[in-house]
Amino acid sequence: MEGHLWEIHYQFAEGDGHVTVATTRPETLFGDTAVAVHPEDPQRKHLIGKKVRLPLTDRIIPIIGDHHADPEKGTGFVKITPAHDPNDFLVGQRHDLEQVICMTPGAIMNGNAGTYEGMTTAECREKVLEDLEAQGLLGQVRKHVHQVGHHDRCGHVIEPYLSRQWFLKMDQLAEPAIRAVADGEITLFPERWVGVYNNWMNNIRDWCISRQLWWGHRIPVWYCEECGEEIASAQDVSACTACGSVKVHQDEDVLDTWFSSWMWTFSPLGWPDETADLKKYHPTTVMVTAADIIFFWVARMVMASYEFLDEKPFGEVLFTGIVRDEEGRKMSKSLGNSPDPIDLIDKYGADALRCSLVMLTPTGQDIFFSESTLEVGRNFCNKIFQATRLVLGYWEDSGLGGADADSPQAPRTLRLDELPAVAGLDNAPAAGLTEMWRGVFGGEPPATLHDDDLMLEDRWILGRLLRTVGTCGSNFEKRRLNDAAYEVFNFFRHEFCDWYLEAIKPRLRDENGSAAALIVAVLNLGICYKLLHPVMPFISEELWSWLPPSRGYLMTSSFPEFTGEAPFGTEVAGFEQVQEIVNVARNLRNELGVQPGKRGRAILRVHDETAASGLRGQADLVALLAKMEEVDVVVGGEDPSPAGVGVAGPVEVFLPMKGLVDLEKERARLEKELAKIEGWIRGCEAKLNNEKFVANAPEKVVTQQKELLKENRAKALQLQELIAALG
RNA sequence: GGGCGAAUAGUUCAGUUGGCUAGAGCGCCUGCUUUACACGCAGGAAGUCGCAGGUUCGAGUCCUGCUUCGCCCA
Repeated sequence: MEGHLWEIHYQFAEGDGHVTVATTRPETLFGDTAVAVHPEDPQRKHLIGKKVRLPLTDRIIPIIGDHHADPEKGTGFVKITPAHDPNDFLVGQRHDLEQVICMTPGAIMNGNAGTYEGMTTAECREKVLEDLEAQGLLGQVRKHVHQVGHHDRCGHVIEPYLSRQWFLKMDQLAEPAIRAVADGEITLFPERWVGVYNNWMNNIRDWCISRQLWWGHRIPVWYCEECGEEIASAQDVSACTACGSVKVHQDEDVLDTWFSSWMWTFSPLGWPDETADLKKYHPTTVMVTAADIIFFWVARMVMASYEFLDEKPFGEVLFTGIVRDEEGRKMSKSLGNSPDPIDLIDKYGADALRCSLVMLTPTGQDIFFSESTLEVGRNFCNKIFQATRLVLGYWEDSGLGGADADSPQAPRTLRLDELPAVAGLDNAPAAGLTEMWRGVFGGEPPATLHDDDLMLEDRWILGRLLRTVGTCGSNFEKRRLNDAAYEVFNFFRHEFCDWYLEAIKPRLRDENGSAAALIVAVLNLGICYKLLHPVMPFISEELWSWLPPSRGYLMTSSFPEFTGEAPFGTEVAGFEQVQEIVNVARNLRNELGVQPGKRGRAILRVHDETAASGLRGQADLVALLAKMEEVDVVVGGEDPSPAGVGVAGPVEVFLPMKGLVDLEKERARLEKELAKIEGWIRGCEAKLNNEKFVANAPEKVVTQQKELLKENRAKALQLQELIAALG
């Protein structure tokens, strides 16, 4: 706020001269009980111990030395008003100063202001300045921006005012709370808050519980107007316990709101009665909150619970980030910068709001919120819906039917790694898949499956699915909720939709041959809904009910768990090679400017018959995903020319292009790639030639480097040959 | 004044035990109405990891100092 800084001269009590103080509130001088200078201020410290005359009064006050006075600020002298300034109050305590209150609770000057009694602070200020001026005691006046408190809404200045306050003694309360966290009874996530918590607990101050508000529980203290007795009582007091007088009145203040909130974990459960709810639900497992109330609430709940129930209130505290506005400000009613969640839900959807926020909030870190970030979640929700629609459309065509009401319910736990047939997926895929189906849906798959029915892509997606169940779960364990959500997000979008669903489309269109693909797809959907349920409860529940084999509610069904090695390592590697080839082919098409409508032909060249026969089995898949008319696999031989060419591991990919290939452009492209590979080779060689690296680095890292070097050398050789072949 | 956090692509942020030439979303550029999805798909460009030292075979990551910003406590 803008105000003025007035200089006022305080004359020495004895002899000539004066000191000059600067103040923003001259009317408070009637409460002054000292003038302070910094104890090491070379120019002024010799004055400590002298006395000055308080202007407009007949009072004499001392000059004291205190660090609160800043030699650089104002005049170097500061008036001390213990009853009307919090800092001055502390100075007063240090120097045992008198506390003179010079106004009423209604901010009207009182008897201590002498002839100014009865004026408002504003009237008083005007008159005081006038009178000081007349007496020649007023110095310079400057404009000044200050931080005097004022009311948010009406702008009224809030004057500090010394009054009786009640405090709660805290040191014994802190002891069990400190011990609980030190012993691991209660854990805090992220862990760094432990330091903050301990720092506060170890330096705990008594808790001021008096609040000057209009409503709330009144402080349970009565004062006797006859003898001055203070009576604390849970029951209303009508007569003084000391002198029997009926002239008693209750403290006007109310209890701090947190004084009831600290009992939150048990008071709603019926405490102090020993209710069944209290027995069942206390202590609870996780307290989720933001760290800005770690002291106000979390620490005090721990104290209250140990004090009143002699047990912890919860086993774990999970601190979330705080959602701030785009400029990083906390959302607040007075700023009006918080969006209405209902509006956001209308616009984007409840699940979109929830899962966007979970995905975008790094563990325990604040986020700057802008509405557009919700698009991530909205788009993902749509993606899930669309994928489901696709699969269920074909399911209907296939006539596989729905759940059989008489078949067994799915078990309430789904520890996938403990199912023996899942562990044996590599050797008996159909049996393992059937067992997974029972675990997820109960009942039997709607078609009898044989191992041969499961194609490369089926085994790949099941391997990736189980890996995702594992990484999602371990991130939940580590309370990395955003990573847990992202695991499923990435799997669903970039593996299940982008690759698996594309790969099985031809099978889905074949009504008689679609069963295995549909069963794998629906199993994937079911497990993904379960994994996503914590972050998108509504859509997952709804779509779950759409799955023909599902029964009951998702929210009461099992949450899948999987630890350990994901199955189908060989098939996963096999499919990844397909992906690499497809990527190279797509890349070539794009860079060579092949018209999208033109399907064309690709030639995959390998160096031995074993590799070729494996690859021939995947030629159709490559053709499908790379949008090629036909894909041929050859062993060795001349380079097809003219052709665009790329390298995918041990496989060379040629796209013959009658007259369409610009040889120079093609050469430039290959050379650019070769340069990149050679960079990698140099990096590996530098490391491996470094004796200290080989000696000190872990075995695993060294081997990794060797393999990388080998791979890249082979790739470089291929590229060099291809460049040479261009002529 | 004390404590904590942040600084990485245009932007918002990941990067967990120090180990590939640092990744993602949004934005940007190119191409595509491909029988689930343009709220989509395929491809691409884009970074002196705040600055300066140190430890190490190796540092975005560990240590020290500095700068800037934010939060909490007083």
